[in-house]
Amino acid sequence: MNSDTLGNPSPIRRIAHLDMDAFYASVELLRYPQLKGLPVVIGGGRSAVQAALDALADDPEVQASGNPRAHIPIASFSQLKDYVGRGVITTATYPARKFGIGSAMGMMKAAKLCPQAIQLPVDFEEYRRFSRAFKQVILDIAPQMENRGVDEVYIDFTDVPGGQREGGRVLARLIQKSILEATRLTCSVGVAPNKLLAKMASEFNKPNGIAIVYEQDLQSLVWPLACRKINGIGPKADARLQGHGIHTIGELAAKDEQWLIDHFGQATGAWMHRAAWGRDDRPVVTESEPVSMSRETTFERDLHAVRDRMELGAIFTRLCEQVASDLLRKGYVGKTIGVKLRFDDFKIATRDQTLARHTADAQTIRQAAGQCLKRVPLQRRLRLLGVRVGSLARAEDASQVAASEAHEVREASAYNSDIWTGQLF
DNA sequence: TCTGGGGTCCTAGGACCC
DNA sequence: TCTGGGGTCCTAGGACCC
Repeated sequence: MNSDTLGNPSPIRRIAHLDMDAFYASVELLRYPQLKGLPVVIGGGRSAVQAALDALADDPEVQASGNPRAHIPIASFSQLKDYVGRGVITTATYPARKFGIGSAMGMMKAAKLCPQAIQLPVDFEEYRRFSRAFKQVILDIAPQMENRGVDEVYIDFTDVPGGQREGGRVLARLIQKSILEATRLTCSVGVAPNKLLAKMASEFNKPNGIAIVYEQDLQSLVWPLACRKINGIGPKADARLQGHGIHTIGELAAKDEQWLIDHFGQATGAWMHRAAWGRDDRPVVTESEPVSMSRETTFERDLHAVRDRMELGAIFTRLCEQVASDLLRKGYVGKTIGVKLRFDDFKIATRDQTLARHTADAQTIRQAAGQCLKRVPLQRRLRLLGVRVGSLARAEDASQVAASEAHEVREASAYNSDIWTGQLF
């Protein structure tokens, strides 16, 4: 082991991956403790919950309790069998999973499996509040944190006090305890020499678990796992690997690097080989800038480009306004405007167009997105429509010049007619 | 009544420039 | 005339992740 001039051992790289346990469901159960132990699914928008909450608005005792939601009678919640429309399950509680319900499952299919399951609408605002809370707890203890979405982070333990003790277990326990105290939520932590192994390790002892992995644990703990457990190997790559008789990470590691490159390409092949051998030197990235912002929506029924053009036009305008307001609120402008369509056969088409200048203006975005739409063949009915703005820059960097120029662009194109509504801008 | 929404990154071809 | 590269930007699609 290396040491500094005082003879202290230099720290070994220790990276943690922290994953909140059944995050959305756990947050909902804090608000609705009466649902504990019942099959509950979260997904879709509509639900009787708001009406039930409103019905309690006049009850002073309930309002004084601090959490009126806890007083909603179980019979007042929506059940899956009452759900109408499209949408998928975002999360299912453990009792619901026993019926075979899982995330990404269609609501209608889930309703057949467990019609009596209670259905709650997704409340991203609330999940984001809890997300900010648990991340702040971590930052106060270990400042080198990388965001990986609403319920996951990587943390660099290497130079944090306690981060080396028992391979990181001491610090992991402290963080778990602090998060539980601040949010009443549990999480699972994996600590390993790098992000790749830490991510796998955090799954080992779920829920509320800690797993410590060292380099020398590769053969015993990692090689028996399915290739799919490698973050970055999805269903397609896994199927191809299986086609070659490779099922476990150990079998992948046994393959010659050149063989993998020959079959999966230079970059992917070499990466697969490194991953199977537990090698990963990606740093923990504490700050990053967004690349794109988008809004998309799946219609309640498939829409016809001509017959439903008024409806489509209204939705299209709303999406552009939403993206524009997202950009404005977060302080970004974008240069590449694009549309995304999903047809009734689930095929996806995208078109984009790069403007001369950055913009966050709804009408400029709609104008450019409308041009993109004109390049898509619209024979089939549409299931989904999306609007995307990419090549982002911070609004202050692009300065006010962009705003005034965007206005000129809008003026210049003021009399172009729109593909669906013929509206003038 | 199968199959959401918001992202990132990679690849590959063509245009265009040097 | 024939044959050459590299580099960057743009566009479309696709895999993957949470």
